[in-house]
Amino acid sequence: MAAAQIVWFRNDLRLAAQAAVRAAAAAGPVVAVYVLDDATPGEWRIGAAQRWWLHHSVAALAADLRAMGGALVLRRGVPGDVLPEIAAATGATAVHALRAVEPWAKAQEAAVAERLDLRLHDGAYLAPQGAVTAGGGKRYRIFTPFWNALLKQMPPPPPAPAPMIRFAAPPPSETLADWHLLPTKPDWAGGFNVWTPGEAGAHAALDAFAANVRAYDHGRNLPAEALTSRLSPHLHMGEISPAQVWHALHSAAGDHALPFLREIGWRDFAAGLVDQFPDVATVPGRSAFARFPHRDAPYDLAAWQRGRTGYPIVDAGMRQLWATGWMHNRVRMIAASFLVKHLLIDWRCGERWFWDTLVDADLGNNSLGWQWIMGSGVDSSPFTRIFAPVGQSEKFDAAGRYIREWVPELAKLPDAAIHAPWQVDAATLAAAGVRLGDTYPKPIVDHAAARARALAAYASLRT
DNA sequence: TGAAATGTTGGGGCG
DNA sequence: ACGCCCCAACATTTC
Repeated sequence: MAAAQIVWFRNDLRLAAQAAVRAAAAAGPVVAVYVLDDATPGEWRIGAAQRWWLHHSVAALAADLRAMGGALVLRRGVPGDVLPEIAAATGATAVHALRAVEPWAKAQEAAVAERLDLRLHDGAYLAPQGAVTAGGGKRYRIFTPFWNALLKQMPPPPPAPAPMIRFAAPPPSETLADWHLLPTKPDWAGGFNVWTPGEAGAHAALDAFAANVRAYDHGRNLPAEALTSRLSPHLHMGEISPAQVWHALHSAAGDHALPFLREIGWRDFAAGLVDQFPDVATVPGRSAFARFPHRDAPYDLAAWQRGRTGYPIVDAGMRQLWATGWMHNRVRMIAASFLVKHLLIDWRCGERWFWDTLVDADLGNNSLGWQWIMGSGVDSSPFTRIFAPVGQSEKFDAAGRYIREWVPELAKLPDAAIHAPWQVDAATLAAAGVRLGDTYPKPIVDHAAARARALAAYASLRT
C-alpha cells in the first residue's frame, strides 16, 4: 500500500487545477494541511482584512474536503516544524505544495525541504518563474516586453478538474475559531459581505465577469461601475488559478479578453520582480530614492487612512477600502499618488496600510503598484507623474456616483460641485447641507502648492 | 494606467 | 466684405 502524501495548502486554496493536490492524490492517500505561520513572514504576516478572508476560505476548503470524505488539518506554527510532526504521525513520505515567490515562502520551503521530501509544483502563475526570458535567458524588468514574450507561451496548460482523492486518517487538528482570524471588538467586517471567499465563490465571480469582459477595456476606469473582475482576492488566495481565468475568459470572448488578461500578466510580472528582487517591498529600485525627502506627518497620514483629506475622490476610495477591504484600481492610483506626491509621505507607509486593509494584499502587486506610483521602480517613467485628484475625479466619476456612495455627506451637491467642494459658492454648499471644516473637511493641502512641493522634492534627487 | 504648458486652428464678433 | 482679434477646442510638447 502506498504511503500517505501531505498536501501543504498555502495560497492555493482550491481542489481543481491544483498540481499539488493532483500529484499527491496520484501517489497515495492524502493528508491535507494548512499551517498558519505568523512568525516567518515577520512584518509581512497576513494583514487584518486578509485574515477575515483566510478564515472563510479555509472554512470553505475544509467543507469541500469533508464533502469528499476527508478533512483539512489546521496547525499554527512554522511549517518546517509542523509538517515533520504530521509526517511522523501519519507515515507520510512526501509533501506536495505549489511553488511561491515571497521571500518568507521560500524560507518555509527551504526549511521543510531540509527535513522532508518536498515536491514543489507550478500553477500559481500563468508561467513558471524564469520561464519567460529574452534571448540569452535574461529575465525581464519591464512589463511590455515581458508581456509580449509571455503571450507567445500562451495559452497556459488547460486546467484539470479536481481529482478523486483517497484520504489517510488525519492527525488531530486545531479549530479555525481558535485562530481568531475574524474581528470581534469592534467587528469592522460588516461591509465585507459583498465577498464570497472560497473556490465556489471564485468561480461565481469568474462566471459573472466573463459575461462582461468585453466591457472591461473601457469600463475598468469607472469606479462607479461594476466592470472590473473583483477576482484579485480569489487569485491571491489561489481559490482559482490564473490558467483557469485565462481559459474561461478566452473561450467566452476570444481576443476581446486580452485587455483584462494583460492584468493577469501584470500579476505574473510582479511575482517575477519579487522572485528576482526579494526586497522589492522595501527597497526602491532606483537607488537615488533612498534619499528622497519624505515628510514625517502622522496627522496627514491618519487623515488619508480614514478618508478625511478633503479631496472627495481620495476619501471615497479610502473609505471603500476600510469598509469592504477593496478599492477600485483607478482610485488606488489616485489615492496612492495623493499620499506620496501631495502629502510627500513615504510610499512604504501606504504600502503597509494597504497590506493591512486589503483583502487582496499581495506582495508583488502591492510593491509594484507603490513603486510605480512613487516612480522609484527600475522601469519607472522619466518624468514625475502627479495625478490631479480633481481632474481624475471629473474624468472618471463625472456624475459623482462613486463619491456619493462613499462620501454621503456630499451626496446632495450637484455633479459639477462634488469633485472640489472648496471651490463651490456658499449658497450651493448650504443647500446641500455641507459645512466645510465641520460636516466634511477642508482640503488638507492645496493642489497647486503641493504639486510644486512634490516637483521640488523629485528635483532634489537629481543633484 | 498624466498634467500642464505651449502651439494650432477655426468660428464668430466687431470695427 | 474683409481683416483682426479673441478664445474655445483640439493637438503637440515638455516635465
